[in-house]
Amino acid sequence: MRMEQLVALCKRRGFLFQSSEIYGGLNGFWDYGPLGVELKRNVREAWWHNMVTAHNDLAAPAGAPEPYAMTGLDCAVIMHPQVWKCSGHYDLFLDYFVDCRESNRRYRYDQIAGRWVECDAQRVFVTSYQSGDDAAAEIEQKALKFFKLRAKDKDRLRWEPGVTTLDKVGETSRVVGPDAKSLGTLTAPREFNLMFETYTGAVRDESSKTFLRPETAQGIFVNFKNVLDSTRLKVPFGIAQIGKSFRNEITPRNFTFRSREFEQMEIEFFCRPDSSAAWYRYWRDRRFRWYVELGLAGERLRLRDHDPDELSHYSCGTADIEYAFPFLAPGEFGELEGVAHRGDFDLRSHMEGKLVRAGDDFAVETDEHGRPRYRGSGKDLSYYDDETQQRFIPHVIEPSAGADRAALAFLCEAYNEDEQPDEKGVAQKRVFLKLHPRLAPIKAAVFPLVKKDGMPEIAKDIYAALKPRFPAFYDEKGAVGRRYRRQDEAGTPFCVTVDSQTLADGTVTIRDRDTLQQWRVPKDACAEEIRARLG
RNA sequence: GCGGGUGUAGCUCAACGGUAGAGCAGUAGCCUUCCAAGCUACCUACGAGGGUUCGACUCCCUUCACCCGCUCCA
Repeated sequence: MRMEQLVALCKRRGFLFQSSEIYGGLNGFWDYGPLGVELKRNVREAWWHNMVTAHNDLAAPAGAPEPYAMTGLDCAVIMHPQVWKCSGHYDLFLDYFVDCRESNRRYRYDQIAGRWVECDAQRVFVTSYQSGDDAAAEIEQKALKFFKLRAKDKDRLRWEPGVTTLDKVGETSRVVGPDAKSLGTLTAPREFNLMFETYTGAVRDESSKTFLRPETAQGIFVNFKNVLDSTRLKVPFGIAQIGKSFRNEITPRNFTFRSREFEQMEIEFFCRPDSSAAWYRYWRDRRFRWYVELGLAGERLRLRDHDPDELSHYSCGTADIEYAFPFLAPGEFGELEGVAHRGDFDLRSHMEGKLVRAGDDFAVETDEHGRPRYRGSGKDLSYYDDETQQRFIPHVIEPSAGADRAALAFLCEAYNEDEQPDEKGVAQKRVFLKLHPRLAPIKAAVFPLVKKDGMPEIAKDIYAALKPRFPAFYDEKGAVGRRYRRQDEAGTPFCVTVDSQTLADGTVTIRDRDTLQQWRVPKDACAEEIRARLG
């Protein structure tokens, strides 16, 4: 399947529209249309139902170390700015970049290594985008090349001591870029802040600056104590939240995959430190199965454990659930969900202040006066276990899923083409969305075979009986084959048709979207018949 | 943000410095007894803003969006 076909179908049938399309669109933002809003609601509801509503707090599900409780939360998008300073987003989401006019490459400003060198009365800063010894070696090579010297003439280079980074140099006119041959090809550094800023209250100054959340997780951490104090929950338990997050991505791309406004479905699961590894494995496998059960069953879905050097600064174990989206190169996968073992990093950060790694542990980051760089709340977020009479800071397992990415993956997987004979027996191409019935926007369509003989009246009664129970659609226009095909394209799993036999014995046909098979049921039983097949 | 490409109807594609056309889709009606049938009629477009010109969809500039590559990606 080519991605353009799916994008065209999504627009044609009302799954997804570009945001503000009549004004030319806005990069990185998307709107869900009449069918899309139902699909996405179904994704959210399947997640919330499976993770929270239907969870039995008293029994351990298969693979879980012990019984655990699940509850929910719905936090504000805008939170106290200190939340983002302590979480690390304020510093880490703020990057400086320089571009090279010669190589057309972009570099992190603080990651360009370089060294001053002088030759023939010309002093330049030669750089490399490598790090450590690789950088030193490359800088030496590049300096020789820049001054057009042979290796044996390297004594003519007068090096100043120490490799440093470009951000310590300040200006770029005497800098040789990492992939450039000439001088001064780098632009001035430009700031990229991945957090959207806004101002709270009528006065716009530094003190009123706030941020749209770049993830929903922090709202859960800062409410950890509130939930504990208001619910009598005991560790282990999880708090779920679904909500919008915002990241001012440099390059939104690939349909809705990387959007600037997106919806997350996150669980923060709090457990005893000594059992956190077992819980991490449980959630990794449990979340993977969720996608499989909703239809991402093939080779395009995979579970991938991160390499140790790939882990985030807080994490001691992360696995991605990934899907081979059609817009990616063959063999490449895009992240649907990350399941991370976050240790006690988050709760400690909001107690003590922003943490940085110190050996195997973390310590509060300090400023030049030795005080915390960003002060925490000072509130005690530890947990007292009545049974063991121990106090500890719970460890956190975080399964963090993208609702829009999941919806997109389900659409990609559902897109199918086959050939079915038309009324003359000639094979015709058919496009259909093989969505899991739980995800399908419309569960059933009701048709009179023809628009006469009292069939529309019976069909309308059936429609009226279905509609209060699940999304249904009525259509009496044109040939029935065309009506079937339209529903196939919308992913409707079942079509109910009133025909002449209905007039005689009160039965109707039910047609299956994937197999095209039909069977008869009494017309009063078709709501229950369909309900039973919705899963 | 850089380089390359593309913007005409809901979709796929034409044409032309001087009245924008087709197929499919859609709507209405007729017909139709199970898989995009037929007939009739109808609806709908030059991404946006400037400039050149008597006249611009066409030429030029700017901008926006999409695609590919780079870059980035908790």
